[in-house]
Amino acid sequence: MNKKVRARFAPSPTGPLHIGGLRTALFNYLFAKKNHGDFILRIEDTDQNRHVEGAEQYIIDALHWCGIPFDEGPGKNGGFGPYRQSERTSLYRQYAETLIAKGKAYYAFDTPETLDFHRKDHESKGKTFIYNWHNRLKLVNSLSLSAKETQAKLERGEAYVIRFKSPKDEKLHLNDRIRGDIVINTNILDDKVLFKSDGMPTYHLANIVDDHLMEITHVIRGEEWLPSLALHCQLYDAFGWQPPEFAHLPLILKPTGKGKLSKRDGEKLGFPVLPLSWESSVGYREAGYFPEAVINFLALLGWNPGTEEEFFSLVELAQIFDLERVHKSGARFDPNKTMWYNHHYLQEKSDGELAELFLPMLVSKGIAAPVPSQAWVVRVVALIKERASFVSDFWDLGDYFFVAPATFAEKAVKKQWGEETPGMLSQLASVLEAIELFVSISVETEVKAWITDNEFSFGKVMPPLRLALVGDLKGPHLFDIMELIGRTESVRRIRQAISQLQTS
RNA sequence: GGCCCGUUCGUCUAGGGGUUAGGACGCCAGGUUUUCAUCCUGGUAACAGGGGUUCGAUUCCCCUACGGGCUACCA
Repeated sequence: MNKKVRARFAPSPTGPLHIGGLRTALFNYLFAKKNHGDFILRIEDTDQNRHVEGAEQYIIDALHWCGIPFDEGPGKNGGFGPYRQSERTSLYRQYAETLIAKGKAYYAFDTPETLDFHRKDHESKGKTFIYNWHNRLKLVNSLSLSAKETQAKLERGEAYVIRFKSPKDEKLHLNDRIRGDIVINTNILDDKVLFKSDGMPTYHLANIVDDHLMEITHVIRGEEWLPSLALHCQLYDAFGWQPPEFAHLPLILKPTGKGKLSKRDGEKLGFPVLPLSWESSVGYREAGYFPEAVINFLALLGWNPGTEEEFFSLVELAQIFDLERVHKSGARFDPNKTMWYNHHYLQEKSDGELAELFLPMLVSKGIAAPVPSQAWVVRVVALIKERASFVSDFWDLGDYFFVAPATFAEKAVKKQWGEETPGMLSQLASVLEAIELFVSISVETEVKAWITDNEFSFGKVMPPLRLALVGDLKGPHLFDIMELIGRTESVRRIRQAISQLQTS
């Protein structure tokens, strides 16, 4: 009796997937896995005009990057393929005709121009043009025409669409797993086009037919589809098929301002909205986000487990995901929190892994192949990673490990570089040269002893020293830095700073 | 405009007829670090408004306001 759960993500390849779509995919995946079911990817490319080259591959790459594998989809047949609607076109016409035979649909011959005229005309009068029971007999279709006339038009090859015959005076009770019961009066519904004059089905027909044929048990999609639910349910009914369960996800809204998140927001506000880069838009991957962070953030946007836990891996999510805990209202997207998640996941990476990611950046900065060695870079990473949210922060956080400071932070110099500084530092340089083992702890011991012995104050020595070595009052434990850059370089930088910052 | 869906700190959210309305991000302060950041501690801050129902409503119902979606031979 219990059918295997089959959930699907059915994007249209009209461009890159953005994080709203990605979350829909994620929720479908999580729901399927939670229920030991299958996750299917179906490409809904029935609109040839809007087809964008590379979009399908983008969707697949994005899912792959996020670690959301599909059990069935293009290139992975599970017995329900093909998974591209453009490869299933021969299927749909017969279903549309079945509906006509059942009296649930009809041929319509109105030209787009006529319909457009009606719409504009109504609009100018402050009304809305709806093609349905109240006016369908005044329009050109197989309901207003005689059977003979209809037949003649079809035989003449006149362009036609097939429309669903929406009933009059019915109250539809729809059910949504997230929203509960929704009651709709069919009188305001229009006779949606199911089959287009170009020989392709519309989304509505193809979607229902494919979901049925692919034995989809749960349709989890964005809230923008809620208004179509009435049509879809009627379609299942008209075919005599058992409908799947529906769940409409709340939308992801712009961080500020009105409306749902769009691709443009990212460029305007300076954060990614795409998983991967697409043309001029930077993706999360390229911006240095880890997929774990993106998944974690997305999962908690519109859903939560009801605990105070915030960190979840994909595997954990797939164990606890629950449709009943999905929110009803839209959620504003917060780039800040994504960054915080990335900081967290970055800390969880090993120093070696991070160093590996940092290497290309060093090369681009003109730092010749691992100086002095990759192991050394790993040690640098260990010192700076805790203050980074992205691998790309590493350079700004630790450039002084690789190149001596060329300039010194002006404000800091003003405050910390006194008249007595050059003398002290030059003495310190000699102390450093005399230290036997130049490692952090012994340098620290020696330097501190020297300060105490000479009755200098730490506040007069340490800040200028940091300034000399780093170029600014920032960075990790100073003696750790000295150990890493080494005795020679430390001394060199001190002398360089003295000559450069000569107080006149 | 019409139809549908929604409304707890600035944001993501927990909660739910009687709670000091909890957590997280952000922000602010203190501590640690003789630096900066991290980190730790603390603080700031919310039940949209009005009517009911009720001994009691943020929680249930209605209305209003506001927000969102849809209103194509696009998905």
